[in-house]
Amino acid sequence: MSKAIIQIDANNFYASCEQMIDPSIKGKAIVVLSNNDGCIIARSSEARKMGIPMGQPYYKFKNKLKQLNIKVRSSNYELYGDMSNRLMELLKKHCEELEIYSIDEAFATIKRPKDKCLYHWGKDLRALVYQNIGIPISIGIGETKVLSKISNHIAKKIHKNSGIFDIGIIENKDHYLNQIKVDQIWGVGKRMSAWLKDRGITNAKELRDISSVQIRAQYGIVGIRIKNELKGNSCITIKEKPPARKEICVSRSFAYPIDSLEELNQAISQYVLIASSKLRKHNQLSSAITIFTTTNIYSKDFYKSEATKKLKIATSNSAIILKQSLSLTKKIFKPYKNLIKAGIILHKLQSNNYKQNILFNEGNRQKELHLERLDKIIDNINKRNKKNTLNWGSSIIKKDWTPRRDNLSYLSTTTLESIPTVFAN
DNA sequence: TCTGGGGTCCTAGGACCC
DNA sequence: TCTGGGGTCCTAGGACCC
Repeated sequence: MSKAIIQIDANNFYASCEQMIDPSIKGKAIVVLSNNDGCIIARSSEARKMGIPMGQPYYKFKNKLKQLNIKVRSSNYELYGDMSNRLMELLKKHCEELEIYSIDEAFATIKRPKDKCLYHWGKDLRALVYQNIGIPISIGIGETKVLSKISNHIAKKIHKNSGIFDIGIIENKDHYLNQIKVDQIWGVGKRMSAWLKDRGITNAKELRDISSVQIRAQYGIVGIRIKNELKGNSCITIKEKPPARKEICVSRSFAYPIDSLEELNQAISQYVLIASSKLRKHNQLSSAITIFTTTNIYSKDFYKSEATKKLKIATSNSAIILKQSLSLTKKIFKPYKNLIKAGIILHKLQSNNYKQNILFNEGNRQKELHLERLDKIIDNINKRNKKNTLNWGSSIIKKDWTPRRDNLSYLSTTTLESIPTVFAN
């Protein structure tokens, strides 16, 4: 019996979450903004129908949104993260394998029944998710990941929100693949689609039938994989267990440009603490730190700078990472530059289970144990209470460069106070 | 004035070794 | 004048994803 690959995603996930938690905007046109209220990153279907585009800077559409009475929300990742966990837990119960691919997307597998029809299974799953989580999902089914993505696209765009499509039971797929433009295929980006178009290849059927020699010469194994997946030969496997992180990056844009080392130090300190606590949460250690900062990428005298430090001994300790990071910050800082963004990347991550306990004399070992205990205490307090209850001195924020979140709803599924009140008449 | 943030994979080329 | 060849490891950067 053959195995079908399923791709499930939540429709307009961030917008749907906001509508779920605030009944007053249910069924209304809303948009959600990126960090720092920079770009429009999600729209409810109502807002999309009104012609609001995706990924555009907010300031360009501020007036239009007001005129059309479209509600605006700053992003609330705590809410989306919690909703995502609930969704994935539910999906796990109803699929065989499940790969959590992103905050709002999963791949899964399921055996095809004797009559080959998965429509009723999918329909029931959609209803169950809507009933339990309160957000709509779409389901695409096919023989491979790329085909299941295409199925999902057909469910949404070609079959006008039917919610489910199964390309796996269609023998001759040409009719559908002909309608999929190359830049809509998973794995084909700007560069590759331009290259393909130059060679007269404009849709998924033509890419499936491209000469292997030609695609391999230009795109190697990556190109061949996409071609094979379109043919129905699975090359990209389902990964149930998330592979260990290879790097952790924490970066933010500032509300206003900064130009002093003091402010940059504050920002970096804050990001260091977030990054190192993530590291500890995943039980990992890092042995290389990169600190970077940039001015506005759209300005004439764009300036960016970064510096990396390799550590002799991998660590997850906030104090050690902070000390190294601040000395790197000093290196990359240049006066009279209007910095609008900075960040830290921790790389060369390794599991804490194989920590190297050498090179310490007894005094250092004692000191290290103290630092580890301190991290644990801070992590626990911040976990139990609100984030940033406890922090380090250098990260205390005096000035107002912290990212804008002017339109935050302050509603959440994780604090009791913000559970919506429902009045029954 | 105002343009997000966090990832992975692959490849080419340099450094180094025998 | 003539200056090997093959292997591994690492890194930076490109391309792509949500």
